[in-house]
Amino acid sequence: MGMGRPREFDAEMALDQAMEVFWRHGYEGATIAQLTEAMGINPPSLYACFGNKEGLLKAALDRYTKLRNIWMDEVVAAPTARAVTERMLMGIADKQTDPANPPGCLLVQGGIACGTGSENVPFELAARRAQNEDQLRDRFVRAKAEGDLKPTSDPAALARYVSAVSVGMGVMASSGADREALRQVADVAVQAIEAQSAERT
Amino acid sequence: MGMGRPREFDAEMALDQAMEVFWRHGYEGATIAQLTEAMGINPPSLYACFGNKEGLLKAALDRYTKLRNIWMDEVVAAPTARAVTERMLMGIADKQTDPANPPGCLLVQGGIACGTGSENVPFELAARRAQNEDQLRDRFVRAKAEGDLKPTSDPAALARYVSAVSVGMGVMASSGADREALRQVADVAVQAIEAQSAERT
DNA sequence: CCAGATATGTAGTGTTCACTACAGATGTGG
DNA sequence: CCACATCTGTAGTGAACACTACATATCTGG
Repeated sequence: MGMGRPREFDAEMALDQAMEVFWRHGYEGATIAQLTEAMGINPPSLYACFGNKEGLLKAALDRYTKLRNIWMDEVVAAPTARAVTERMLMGIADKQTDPANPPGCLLVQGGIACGTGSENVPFELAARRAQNEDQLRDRFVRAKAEGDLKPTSDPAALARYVSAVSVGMGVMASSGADREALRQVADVAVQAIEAQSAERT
Repeated sequence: MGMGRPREFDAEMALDQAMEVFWRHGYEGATIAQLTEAMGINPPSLYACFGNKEGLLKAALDRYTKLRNIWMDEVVAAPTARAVTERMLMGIADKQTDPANPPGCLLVQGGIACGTGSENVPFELAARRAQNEDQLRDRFVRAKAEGDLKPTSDPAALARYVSAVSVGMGVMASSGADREALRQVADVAVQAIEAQSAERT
């Protein structure tokens, strides 16, 4: 028995294009027609490869978070909680205003509120944002153990805080804030972590 | 000439219901059928009164911001930049987890990214968020003039920061964060403003 | 009580949506 | 070169969408 006709498009390149459409228009705002045109394929190819629209979104999210996780590993490699926060938020200011991508963050732009039948989408995005928050929390737990953060500080709360600032910056970027404006936000935000850092001796 | 048959429903009560639908499902996720059912009216009444779906959203946003501005006036009446920030963020933690409303903030849940034909909606929301930010900035300008904030601090950047944290908290609330979690975020966030406050003498 | 004006309820309108049937194309294993 | 499996393009499918035509109902001014 044969193995069938081979796929004529590259799934990852197609996903990159789909990602951009979801990023710019959100899950509900993106239409199959827009997606297939951006991906350079026809609807049957899309459905054969990704199942349905939500399957395509999940595949795009997987690709997005995969790239993002590589970057997050570099972020948490910074030596202190303060340096981690600064590297993360400054990086986000740059990434979210990178003209190579739509402004903001796919994990927010993708869909914060959805209509009946797509209730699952906001959960899917939230779950992936939570992954970053968990990674950050683990890093802050370590910082506390190392005496980098004060003994009274709450790593989970700090991680939630940094995550909230990231999301807020993303929304601002999507509504036109420029890089400098986001860097200023990051700069202020870092000071809260600074306040939770132990005094240098 | 007569004045015509009077409207049989209360426009403000209907708007409150529409507001909740937009809040929960977003602009694109909300259907006319859901809206009319929640408002207790039929489509022709909706269109006669509000023009179209976007007109209804704008009316709902007007009502939302009107109520919110009353509260913001109380917020900026706090005596210091730190107190203003604390009052605002703690209030937001409470409001965004108030079971009387959908979680989060209408100005975010309403629609951060939209499809072709609704590109105007995200701008509309952003403009209204910017109003709050401006009010906060003006308050911080005053705080700086009063010597409450350091002479080196940037009121616009601080206002943008507090606004970003608010938005981030809203997204978290909409994805299930509880009141205590948001209060912890607010508590950390306030420390950045604290760091920009002049020393007490 | 009549004429003009506006609101309401029923029952649609055309359009767009996510998704797919089907036929032809292109590969592999025997 | 043939049986089989998978992909691709064309051309749709039914459903859901925002929105509305129209007849009827209810008001005011004269």
